[in-house]
Amino acid sequence: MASTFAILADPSRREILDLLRTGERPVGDLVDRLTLTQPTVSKHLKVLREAGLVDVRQDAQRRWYRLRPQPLAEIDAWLAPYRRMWEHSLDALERHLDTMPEDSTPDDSTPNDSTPNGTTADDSAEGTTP
Amino acid sequence: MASTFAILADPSRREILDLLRTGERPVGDLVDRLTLTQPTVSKHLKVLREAGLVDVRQDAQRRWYRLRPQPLAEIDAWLAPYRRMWEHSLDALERHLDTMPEDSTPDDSTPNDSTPNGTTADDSAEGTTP
DNA sequence: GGGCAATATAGCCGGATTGACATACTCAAG
DNA sequence: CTTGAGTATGTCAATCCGGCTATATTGCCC
Repeated sequence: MASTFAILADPSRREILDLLRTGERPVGDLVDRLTLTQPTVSKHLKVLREAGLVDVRQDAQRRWYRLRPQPLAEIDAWLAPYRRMWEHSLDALERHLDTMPEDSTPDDSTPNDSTPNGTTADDSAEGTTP
Repeated sequence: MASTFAILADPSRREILDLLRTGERPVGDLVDRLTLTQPTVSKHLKVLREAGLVDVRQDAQRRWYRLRPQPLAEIDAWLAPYRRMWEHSLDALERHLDTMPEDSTPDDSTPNDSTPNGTTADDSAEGTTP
């Protein structure tokens, strides 16, 4: 799983996966739609293959690549514990972005032990301080 | 979203997020548990901050960092179209692989439920614009 | 077998990134 | 105003990565 994030970090690779979502394709087809050269695409495919994100089927000279979603499932699993956080209060978050009220998540479980005190009251937001 | 994958690609950063999952923490606390130096942690926090993955609250000299799940939600959204692929039929997909004897799951009860495709391959794939 | 089509591999380069160290900044307490 | 805690920033070395060009490999077809 660790490396899957690194692999998805590249836009070209995500694009390849997106293309393969509709079904398997030969390399040349991918090259046609991506603005990359064939060797570059092959290199990406190698990376994806070694990560288990795609699978190849050989048909004469042509090699049909197909998506293998399993590693993505692991990413999904990694996300699981976090998912609660936005499922829990999505609207509250949006409201927060829009108007910046003053307070947010009601759950303050300070990990340490010393509840700092008043809880939150974040309003600092995006103050880019140069 | 694009950059969120790149940010999650770093194990230290994922570790930081994991630590923040239980609640906000000051920098020193993170430094204590990560085997990194304080400047390095601060640097990672800066990256996370600029990506909107964490948020800071200042309390005297101490800065409490807190998780902001929204970018993770976007990752989740990106995953959505793929999710069907494994949720729908993981075993069937593996069986569908050409001749992979590895599956060996003797009792596939999904008789003919939903052959994932058969079609796949829109071979019209050639790039010539329609 | 020769030639062509399709893909993979090798090698190179520029740029980005991570880590540590040293240093600057900020705030509260005397 | 000085000090010390807490954190941020700057710099440097090492490493990794994505893209390209050139070349090797494989397999059909004549």
